[in-house]
Amino acid sequence: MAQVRPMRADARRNYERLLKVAAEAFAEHGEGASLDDIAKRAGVGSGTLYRHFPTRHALLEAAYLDRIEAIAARADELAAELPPGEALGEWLYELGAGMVRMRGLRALLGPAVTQTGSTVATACGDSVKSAAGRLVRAAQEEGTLRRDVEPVDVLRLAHGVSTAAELADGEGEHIRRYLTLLTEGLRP
Amino acid sequence: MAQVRPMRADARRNYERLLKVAAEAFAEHGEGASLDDIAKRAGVGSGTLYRHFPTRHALLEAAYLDRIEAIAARADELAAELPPGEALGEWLYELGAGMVRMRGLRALLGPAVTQTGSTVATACGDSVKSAAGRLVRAAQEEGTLRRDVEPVDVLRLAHGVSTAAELADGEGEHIRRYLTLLTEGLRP
DNA sequence: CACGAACCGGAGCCCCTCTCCGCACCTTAT
DNA sequence: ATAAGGTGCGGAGAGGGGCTCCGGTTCGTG
Repeated sequence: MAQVRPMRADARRNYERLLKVAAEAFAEHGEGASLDDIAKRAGVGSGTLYRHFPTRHALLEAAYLDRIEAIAARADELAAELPPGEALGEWLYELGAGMVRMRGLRALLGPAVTQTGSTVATACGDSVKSAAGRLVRAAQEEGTLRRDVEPVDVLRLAHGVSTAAELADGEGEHIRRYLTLLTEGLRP
Repeated sequence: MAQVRPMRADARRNYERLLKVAAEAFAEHGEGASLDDIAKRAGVGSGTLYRHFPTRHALLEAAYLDRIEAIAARADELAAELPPGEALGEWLYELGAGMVRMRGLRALLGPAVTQTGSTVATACGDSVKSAAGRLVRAAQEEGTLRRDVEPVDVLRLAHGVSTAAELADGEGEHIRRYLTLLTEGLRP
C-alpha cells in the first residue's frame, strides 16, 4: 500500500492541502461539492486533484479516513467505560452527530457500511462495521439489545436517524431524541 | 388558481406528457434526473419545459401531486378499516414503500413535510402532514402511541426508515422490518 | 551541476442547466 | 371558411462543472 518510493516533496504538500480543503468543502456542501473549486482553493490545478484522486469517491474517502478511524477507535473507548447497552447508545449518538455535522461523511458511510455484498467494500467501511459488530454483540450478551438485529441493521438505522434529524435542521438535540425513540420504541 | 382562460390544446398536451415522463424519470434517477432529457423524451424543447415548470422543484411537485393526494386519502381509508395503531403502522409502511419505489418522492416529501417553519410550505406537504396528524392523534387516544411525539416526528422517522431500507436495496421487506423495530424498540 | 523522472496546471471537450426570441400554431370573430 | 391576433413552441447559445491530456516545470540524485 505505502509507496515503495516516498512521494516527492511538492506532491506530498499538494496531497495534504487537498485533503484539508476537501474535508471542509464536503462538510459544508455535502457529497456534491465542486471539485474544481476544491482544487482552486487548495491552490493547485484540477489535473493535480484528479491524479491524486481519480474519482470523487476516492477523495471523499481519503478526506474522512482519519475521522472514520477515530470513530471506530471511539467504540473501544466507550466499551471500556460504560455498560454495553449504554456504550452502543452513546457511540451511535456520536456517529449520528458526526454525520450531521460533516455532511459528506454520511454520503460516504452510507453505502460503504451498509451494503452487504458490496463489490467496492472499502477499508474504512470495514473498520466501522467491525466496531459496530463488537458493540452489538456485547449488548446482546448483556440482554439490552434484541437478538434479531445484525450490526448492519443498526448502522442502517443510525444512518436513517441521522437523516431524520437533519430534516429537523437541529444539531445534537434531535439526534438524541430520535435515537431514544428508536431504542425504546414508539409504543408507550 | 385555475387559469381564467383554458390552456391552449397543444399546451395542455405538452404539459401532460411532461408530467408523465417526469414521474418516470424522477422515479428512476431520483431528484437529479436530467431535465433536458425529460424534455427530449416528452418530444418538446427545453424551453417548453422551463415555461411550464420554472424550477426543478416545481416539476417534481407537479409530477407527484396525484400520488401524494392518494397517499393522504389512503390515511382515511385505513383509519376506517383498522384500529388506530394498526392504521398508522400500515400507512407508514405504504408511505415508506412509495418513497423507495419512487425515489424522487422522498426528495420531495422530505423537506416539504418535515420542516416546521418552512417558508416554502407546499400544499402537498400540508395534506400529508394533516393526514399524519389525524392518524397520530387517534393512535395516541387509543394508547398505542407515545404521547410525546408529534406528527412531524413520525414523518421524519418514516423518512429515515425509508432511507435505511433503501441502503439495504431491498424492496418492501426491509421497510416492514425496520418499521417494526422502530415501533417496538431495539430493546428485547 | 546536470540529467531524467516525477509532477504540475490549465486549456479544452463534453454534458447539463436555463434564457431568449423569431416563428408556428391555435383560437376566435367575422 | 378565413384572416387576425396572440399564445405557446423550440432550439441555439451562454454559463458552469466534471474530467482528460500533454507541454513545461520542479525535484531528487549521481
